[in-house]
Amino acid sequence: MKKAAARPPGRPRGFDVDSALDAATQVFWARGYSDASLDDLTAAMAISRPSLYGAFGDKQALYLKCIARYRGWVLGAIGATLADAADPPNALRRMFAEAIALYTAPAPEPRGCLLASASVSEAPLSPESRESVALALASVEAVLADFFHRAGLAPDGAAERARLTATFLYGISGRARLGVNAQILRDDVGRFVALLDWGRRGPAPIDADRDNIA
Amino acid sequence: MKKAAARPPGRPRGFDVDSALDAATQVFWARGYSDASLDDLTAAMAISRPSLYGAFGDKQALYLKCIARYRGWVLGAIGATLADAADPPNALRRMFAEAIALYTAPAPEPRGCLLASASVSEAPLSPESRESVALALASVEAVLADFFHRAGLAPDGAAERARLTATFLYGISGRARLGVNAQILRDDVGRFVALLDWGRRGPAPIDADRDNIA
DNA sequence: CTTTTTTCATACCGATCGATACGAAATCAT
DNA sequence: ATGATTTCGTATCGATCGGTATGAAAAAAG
Repeated sequence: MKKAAARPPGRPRGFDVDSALDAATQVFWARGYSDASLDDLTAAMAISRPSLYGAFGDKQALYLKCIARYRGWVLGAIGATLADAADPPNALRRMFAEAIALYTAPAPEPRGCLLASASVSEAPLSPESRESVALALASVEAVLADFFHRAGLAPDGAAERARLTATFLYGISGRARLGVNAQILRDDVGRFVALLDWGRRGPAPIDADRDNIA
Repeated sequence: MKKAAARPPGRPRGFDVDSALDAATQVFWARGYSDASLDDLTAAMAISRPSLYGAFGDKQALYLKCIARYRGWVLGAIGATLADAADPPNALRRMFAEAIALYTAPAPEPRGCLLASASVSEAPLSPESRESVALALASVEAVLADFFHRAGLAPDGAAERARLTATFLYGISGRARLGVNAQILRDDVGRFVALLDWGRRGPAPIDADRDNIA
């Protein structure tokens, strides 16, 4: 039906847009925004500078496209793994295991999470970048909250566990980028999942002296 | 005894080294390594380029000095707060509260943890940078393990809680840099501390289906 | 064919990067 | 005083940065 829309006039593009975006994502992921030069990007994407600008706009626009693409990919992967509601704790562990495998894959350096890196290197960028990353984080939390809710927790308790889990995942990502062994990360995940109390339908109990914080 | 060693020959330095390092740390903290230009640094440090190079070496050496200085400062602060063993959960919460206050202080943007930022922006740097940051993370975990051990946990359990807590702190830092409200972060800390079981002297219990991960 | 439209390759732009050469200024030693 | 030594201000270096002008190449339309 809506196939390739025949072919538009003019010289056809000599590269695949999605593949080029994937290659650019790898560069940004490994080197961060500022350290990814246009030479690095065009070399990895195997296109010329004018092609890059014609297809994606400037460097920041390309970066935002990579972020959005990565966000969608991650959300899909997390959602798919957490869809199995038969054994919630095990589903959560599998989600973490997949994330750890992604974060520690040698490429050639451990990378952590692209969104975590983006949250640091967006310093010189526009507020759009921060909003894009914050949106991704909020989306992950939403997927997790839905998961915990389906696992039997009340909305409040589910939202709390979602934030805790997202925070922990963020920490796992950072330690992965620092080179922490994947097995250690998996062990930590096991302890974390074990510590979450899945039975309660409300918020977890709070110590009496909690108000001493402030 | 070992006072200021009289005064060395030559023109005396016109600025305070520690103050300059503090100013440089602020710049690196806010902008990351690559985005902190020498103009930014010299402007914040109120010194000229040759003075910077004469006193600290090149940009990377200055960065490593800032990292080491920050690491020592953080370790001291964490150690001091966790020294109070009267009420371990409360001491841990105070430590987190201080960290959150540091991470979310407007300056003018929320900054998170310098070490977390460093773990991302050390891409173009030498392995020295990664080792310095990894050392800092290990030191934090060591301080936390000692704290949990003093709180009554067995060495294994203490080390596990230390890794979990360090990971969670890392995650808090990242969310802080993304602009998450400090009160939400404090609430999450409250839940996290409540979830840790302080009574047990051994490792936390693990679900039976743990081996399904691999 | 010619015309039109889009992509692509080369070469280049001004700006900014990290780093330094040079000499004046400031202090100690004599 | 003079010389030695170190710091500091200015001015600048070559390299690299992100971004672009120009024209050839490749397709559809006439």
